[in-house]
Amino acid sequence: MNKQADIENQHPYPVKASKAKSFNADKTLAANVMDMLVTAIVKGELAPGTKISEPELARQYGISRGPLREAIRRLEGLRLVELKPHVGARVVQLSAKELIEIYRVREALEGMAARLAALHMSQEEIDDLRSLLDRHEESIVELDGLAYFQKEGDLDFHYRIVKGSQNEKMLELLGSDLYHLVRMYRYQFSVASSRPVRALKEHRQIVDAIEARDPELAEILMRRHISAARVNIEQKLES
Amino acid sequence: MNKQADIENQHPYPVKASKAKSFNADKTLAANVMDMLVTAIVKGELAPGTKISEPELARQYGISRGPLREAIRRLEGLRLVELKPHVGARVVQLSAKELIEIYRVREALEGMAARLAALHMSQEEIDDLRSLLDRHEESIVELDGLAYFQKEGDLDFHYRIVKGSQNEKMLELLGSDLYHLVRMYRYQFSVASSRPVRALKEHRQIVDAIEARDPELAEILMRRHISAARVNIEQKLES
DNA sequence: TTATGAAATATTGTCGACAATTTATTCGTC
DNA sequence: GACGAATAAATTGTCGACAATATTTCATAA
Repeated sequence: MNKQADIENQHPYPVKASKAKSFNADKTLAANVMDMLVTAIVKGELAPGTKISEPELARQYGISRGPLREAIRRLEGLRLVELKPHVGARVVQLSAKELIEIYRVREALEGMAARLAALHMSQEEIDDLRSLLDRHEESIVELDGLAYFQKEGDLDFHYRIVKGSQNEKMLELLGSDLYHLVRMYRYQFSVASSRPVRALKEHRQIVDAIEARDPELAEILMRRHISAARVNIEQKLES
Repeated sequence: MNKQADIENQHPYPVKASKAKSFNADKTLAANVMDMLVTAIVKGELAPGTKISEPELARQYGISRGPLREAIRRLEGLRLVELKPHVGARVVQLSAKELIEIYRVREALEGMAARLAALHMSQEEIDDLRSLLDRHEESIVELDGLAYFQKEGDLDFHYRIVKGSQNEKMLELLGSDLYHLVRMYRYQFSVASSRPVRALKEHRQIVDAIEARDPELAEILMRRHISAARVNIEQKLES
């Protein structure tokens, strides 16, 4: 259950109230610094490609290089930095190609997640999901279709499906490896889904399929949904 | 391209000539120790659930705790150890449930990989793949169907498909996160596929689909293949 | 001016020591 | 003898210093 808690803390949103620049006394120094670095990188405060200087960061955070180095090693595991021996760490730079690749992976994984969610999600979770989508709809109406909320709200929806699959491994892979990168990309390019109304409709269809306990359909719809998002991005990147 | 090399080194087999207990002078100490720990864990020399004692291991490898701790942090990223603050690291213990979960993930990811491989794999890679399967067949005949080779040979086949997808992210996820665990499980339970002849036939069908440039079929066949392996394991675990 | 190479500088890698926390042991009490 | 609290031991977390490697600077020569 400690594991459960860890995963919970790792997950990419709603990071309510935990974004303070201050240290959490419970956690270890390395863990604190790691959290700060994650948000700094995702939000672009540490720009992609930036060299991560150990002496500088250590001074900045007021800690020694030991814990900092451990934090950096963990960031490497999250694919947020790339490490070269005797040279140092750099913040990853998402190429268009890699971004597309991530969407292929998401299509496969989240398709399966939707399938499993149709089998395992509780009715309560489904109801919660519906009310989440209702809130999304309100946001869209308010903002007249611009749907800025999607930036994090969209991932919220997807995260719940993955959780509903009750497959911890999938949660680990998507939650800790991929979603950070997706969020990073979104901040970087300020992409708030350009098709919010359409996306919302697709979200509802997926929930319908899950509630109908139709795994086949749930998977197909989720794959089409993510595939459409990929195509959308591909088009944007070309122009 | 350094990245490419790293991935190459990380990949789970054929680890020819690199299993020596001796240090590689080029790499950093932490990297060397990390490699040794990976094989030690995968092969069961460090049994699942074992407490990883920093002082003991440091003495054993003749290094200080600094690099060792960094290596452990990276092992955490590979999900080979679990870390509790102020308590320490333990080698992960694969439950039956988690193993099944991994196969669900593989079904999704490798299905997609096969699809992409049908689009992107070169004819040369396909030919190599066929000769690999020929060698597998020989092994089966020699060993009269017992097919001990499958232990690592099977993963070799799957790895090549993933590589043929030309999707780096997929390679990262499968190669560094999942295959280590699969290998670990196989050593642990000494499972050499109990259906080698059948598996080989399925492998050939998949290659056929890839060569025919039929992504749909390639994906379906790969999914059925992995799904069958999962069911096979589920049955074994029940008894 | 540009190229080359050596010296100087800065950064990463490693180590041993100390502090903080957890785990094991001992002791006293019921 | 069993249980719980206090103490002792061991382990993890953090730090600062030094060694090894990479990068920059600068002088020299073409």
